Amino acid sequence: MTPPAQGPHRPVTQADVAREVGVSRTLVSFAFRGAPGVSGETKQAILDAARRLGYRPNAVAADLASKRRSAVGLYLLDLRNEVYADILSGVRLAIPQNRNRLILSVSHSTGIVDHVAMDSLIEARVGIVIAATLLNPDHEVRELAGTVPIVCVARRVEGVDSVYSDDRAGARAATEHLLGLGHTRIAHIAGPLYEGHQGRRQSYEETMRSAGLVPQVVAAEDYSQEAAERAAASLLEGPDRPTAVFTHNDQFALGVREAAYARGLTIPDDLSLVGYDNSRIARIHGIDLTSVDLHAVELGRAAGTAALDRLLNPDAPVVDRSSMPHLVIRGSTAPPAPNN
Amino acid sequence: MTPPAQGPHRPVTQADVAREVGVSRTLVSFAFRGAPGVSGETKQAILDAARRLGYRPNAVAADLASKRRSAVGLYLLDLRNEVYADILSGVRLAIPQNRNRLILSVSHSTGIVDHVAMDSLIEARVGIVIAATLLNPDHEVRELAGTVPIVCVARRVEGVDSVYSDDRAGARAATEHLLGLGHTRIAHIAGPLYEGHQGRRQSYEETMRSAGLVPQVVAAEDYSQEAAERAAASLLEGPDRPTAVFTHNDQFALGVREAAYARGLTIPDDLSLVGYDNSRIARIHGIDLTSVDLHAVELGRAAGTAALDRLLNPDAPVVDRSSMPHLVIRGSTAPPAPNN
DNA sequence: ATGAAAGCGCTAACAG
DNA sequence: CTGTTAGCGCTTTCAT
Repeated sequence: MTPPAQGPHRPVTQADVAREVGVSRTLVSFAFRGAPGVSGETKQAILDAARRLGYRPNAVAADLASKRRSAVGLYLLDLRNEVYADILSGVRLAIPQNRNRLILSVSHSTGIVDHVAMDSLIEARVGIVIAATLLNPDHEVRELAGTVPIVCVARRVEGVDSVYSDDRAGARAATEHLLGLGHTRIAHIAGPLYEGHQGRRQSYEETMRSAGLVPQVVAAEDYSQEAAERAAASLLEGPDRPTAVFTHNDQFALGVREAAYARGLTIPDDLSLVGYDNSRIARIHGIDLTSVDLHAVELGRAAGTAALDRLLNPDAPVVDRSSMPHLVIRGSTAPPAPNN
Repeated sequence: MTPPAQGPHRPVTQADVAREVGVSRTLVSFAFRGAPGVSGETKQAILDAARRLGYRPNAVAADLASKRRSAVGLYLLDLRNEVYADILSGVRLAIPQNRNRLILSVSHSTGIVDHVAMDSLIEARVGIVIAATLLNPDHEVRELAGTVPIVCVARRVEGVDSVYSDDRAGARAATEHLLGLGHTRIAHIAGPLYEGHQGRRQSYEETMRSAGLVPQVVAAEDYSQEAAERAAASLLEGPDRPTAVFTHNDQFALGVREAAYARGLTIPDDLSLVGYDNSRIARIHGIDLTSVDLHAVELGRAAGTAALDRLLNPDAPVVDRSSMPHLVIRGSTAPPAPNN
C-alpha cells in the first residue's frame, strides 16, 4: 500500500513557543506582530524557537480574538468570462497576499441570484465583499450591504461603494462608430434584463433613436456564449438582417461570430461586429474584434483599494468611482456592403 | 457629503439568540447544525429568533472550536491561462460552496516559487491545499505537504496526493500527428525547466528520436504568451525554419501564432501548430488550433473530490490518479508545403 | 520589559 | 431533551 497521508498532527501554538523559550504567550504574540515592548534579545529567542518548532501563526484565531476581519470576500459571476479573471488580477494587485485572505465565491453565468454564494462569504466572516457582479436588484444589494460591507465592481448601486466604468459612454461610442461607418440596421445583443445592467442597452437605444433609427434588441437568456449564439441566430435568420451587431460583451461577440460563420457570413464583409471588454480574445490575429475597453484590471485594482480603505475606515463616505472606457477599433468593423 | 458606510456594528451571536429564546447556547448550536437532541418546538423557536435578530453563524469560530479545518486552499499559478480558470470551475463543481470556504491564492506566471502564497494559505488554516500548479521541486512539495495536506493538480509528486493527466501520452500523440502529416522539422516550445513539468518536452524528444529525427527545443523564460512569442521569434528567424511547432500549452501556441503572422507566415500553410489544453480559444473559428485536451474541468473536479476525501480521512492512502488526454485535430495542422 | 487573566464565538464532553 | 463547563489559539487590557 501507499504510505499514509501528509500533514502535521499536533499543531504548534504560541503556547508551545512560549514554553520553549520560557516566556509568556503575550510576548510571543507581540514578537510576531513586531509590537513594541519586546527586548531585541527575547524577540530573537522567540523567533528562533518558533522556527525550530515549526510554529505557524493562526490568522483565523487572531481575527477572532482581535475582533478584526481581515479577510476579503470575492464574489465573481462567471470565470469563463475573461473579464472576471482580469478583475481578479486587478484585485490581487491591490491586496497584499500576506495580510488579507481572499475568500472566493463563484457564481455561474446561467444562475440566478446566488444567495448561497453570498451567505458563504458572510459566514466566513469576511470584512468586506468585492462583488463582480451581483445580479440582484439594487435594493437587495443595499440590504446585503447592511450585513457585510460591499464594493460593487462594474456596477453602480446608490449608497454602496461602487467602482465602475461609464457603460453609457462606452455603448454610445460603439454605436456611433457603427453609425459613422454608414450602418443603419444595427442590432444589439443584451444580457438578461437585470436591474443595474441596462446601461449599455439603454445607451445603444438612445443613440440609435438620436440618429433617427430603430433600435433592435435581443436579450440573451443568460451570460453564456451559447445564449448569445442562439440570440444571434434569430437575428441573422430574420428578415432585414442587420449589417452590424453590437454585443453586451466579448463573449457574446464570440457567439455572434460563430453564428455568423456557421451561416456563411463573413466578418466584417457581411456583418460588422463590436464587442465590449476588449479581452485578450479580441486582440488575437484573425479575431481582431472592435471592442470597448473598460480596463478591467484597473477596475479590479481600484475595487481592491476601495475594499482595503473600507476595512480600515468603516465610517468613511460611500465610494463612487467611475472611469471612462474607450473604444478600440479593429478589423471586425467596416462600412456595410453596397448591396445591403 | 455621502451617507455613512454600511455594515452592522454589534454582530449577533448564538448567545444573543439563546437569551432571546431563553435556552442555552448549546441548544442554539445544535439547532443550527441540525444535530439530534433538540425538540422540534425549541428548534423552531430558535430558528425564528435567529432570523428575527439577524444572526449569522460564524464558520470561522466553529472551525476553531471544533478543531476542524473545513476551508480549502486553492493555489493557482496564473489566471490569465484559461486552463486554470477551468480547473477552478471543476473544483467548484466538487466542493459545496455552503460547507467549505475556498481560499484563493494566486501566483503569477512570471514569478518563481511563491512562498508567500503558500504561507498565506497555511496561516489561514486551510485543511487542505489544491495546488495547480506548484513550480517547486518535488522535495519541496513533499516538505510543504508535511505542514498542510496538498493535492497536486496536473502534476504528479511521489508521496503527495496527485491528480494529473498523462502528459507523455499527450505530447506523443501531438508529435506523432505532426510526423504522420510528413513533417520532419518539428520544434517544441517548452516552459521553464522546472522539475515536474518536463513530461511534455521529454516525450516530444523521445518521439522525435524514435522517428530518427533531431528534436529542437526552446524553453520560454516564463509561462506568459509574450515569452513564447520571443521563443518563437528565434525559431522562425533561424536557419532551417521548422515546418511545425508543438507548444507546451495553448497560450504559448497563441504566442507562436502571433509571431508567425507578424512575419508573414500563414498557419497551417507555412507552419503547422499544435497546442496543449484545448482551451476555448483553440475552438474559435479562425483559430482552429489542433490541441491536446487534458480535460481541465474534470481534473479540477477530481482534485476537489480528492481534497474533500482527504479532509474526511487524513490517513487514507495517497491518491495517485492519472487520466488520458486526447488530441483534437483542427485546422492549424496540415502536411508541410512541398517547397519546404 | 514581562506576565496574568479575561474573552472572541463557537463546539464538545459531560451532567442532569 | 436541556444546561454546565471547558476549552480552540489568539489578542488585549491591566498589573507588575
